[in-house]
Amino acid sequence: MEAMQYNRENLADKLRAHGINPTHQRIEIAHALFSRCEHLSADQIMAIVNERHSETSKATVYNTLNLFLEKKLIREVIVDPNKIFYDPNTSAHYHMYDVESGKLTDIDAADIRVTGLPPLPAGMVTEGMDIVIRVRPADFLQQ
Amino acid sequence: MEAMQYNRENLADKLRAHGINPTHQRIEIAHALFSRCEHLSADQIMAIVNERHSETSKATVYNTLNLFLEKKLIREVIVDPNKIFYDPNTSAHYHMYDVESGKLTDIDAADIRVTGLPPLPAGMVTEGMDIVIRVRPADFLQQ
DNA sequence: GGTCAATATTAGACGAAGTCCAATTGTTAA
DNA sequence: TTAACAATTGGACTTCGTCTAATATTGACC
Repeated sequence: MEAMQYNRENLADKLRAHGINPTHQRIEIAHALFSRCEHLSADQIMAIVNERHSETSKATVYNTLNLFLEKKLIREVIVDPNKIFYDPNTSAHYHMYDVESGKLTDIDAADIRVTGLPPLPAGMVTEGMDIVIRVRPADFLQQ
Repeated sequence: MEAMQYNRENLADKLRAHGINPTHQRIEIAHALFSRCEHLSADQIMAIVNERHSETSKATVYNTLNLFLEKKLIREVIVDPNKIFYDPNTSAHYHMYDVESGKLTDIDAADIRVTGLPPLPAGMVTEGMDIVIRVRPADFLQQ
């Protein structure tokens, strides 16, 4: 994602542009995601937002993230059985997942071509294609 | 996967071939997965195994599935935030996921080419690449 | 067979992630 | 100010999965 500077004002505009009423908590949650351009889980986001002093509840964090998803402001990334990651980057891209550390990094989709995919079943439409490359440190003997 | 017939005897052999001591419960769990060639979740497997009369506990189902995973008898498929699917097909293949119904189907990897992938970071090795095509019924107006 | 050690299984307590609900608070507009 | 709606909240609850400590089963050796 481009090195865009996000502050509370342009985030409020961004929320409005997606049909989301920019409340204090929503702006803080958006700020947590967009200011650092990382993949965060719900509890990480809550920890960031409440770091200085309590600003939001667990229910609001989940409500808000689901609202953001629905309005396509963010995406969810499902690679870890334990938690969902929320991804502020909605441009076409895939992921590399370090199964050891849990670290998730983006792979730009621009250069990637996938050929030989079967046709979609009749009456179905694509929601999207996810590619995840699972990697681990090469240390030690492979088991 | 080939139309292979699995019975309790050759499943016991298959377990042994993967270094797994074939106990009664393990054979039943393997049978649930391999006889129908589907993607099942832990609770579905438990329901199948205990259908006629109680044969195994929740703890054993989870222990056994994790053992099977570790011994690479099966794979896990992470597409649904709520549950893990276990996949008896360990040959190279990808998945199509109907987000509406939760149905998961295999896509043979033989025909598929992916080009333009970035090099792996130094000191990392690939565990594998997952591709998931998310689809939904085309009904109604898209929202 | 019997005995011992190692391996499996189990019930149920526990934990983490996420949802739900009913009560409260905040906002808007007349 | 008040009515109506929207947003937030604490806390109970659900679901999926793990852990633990006790019991049962197995296998190897005599």
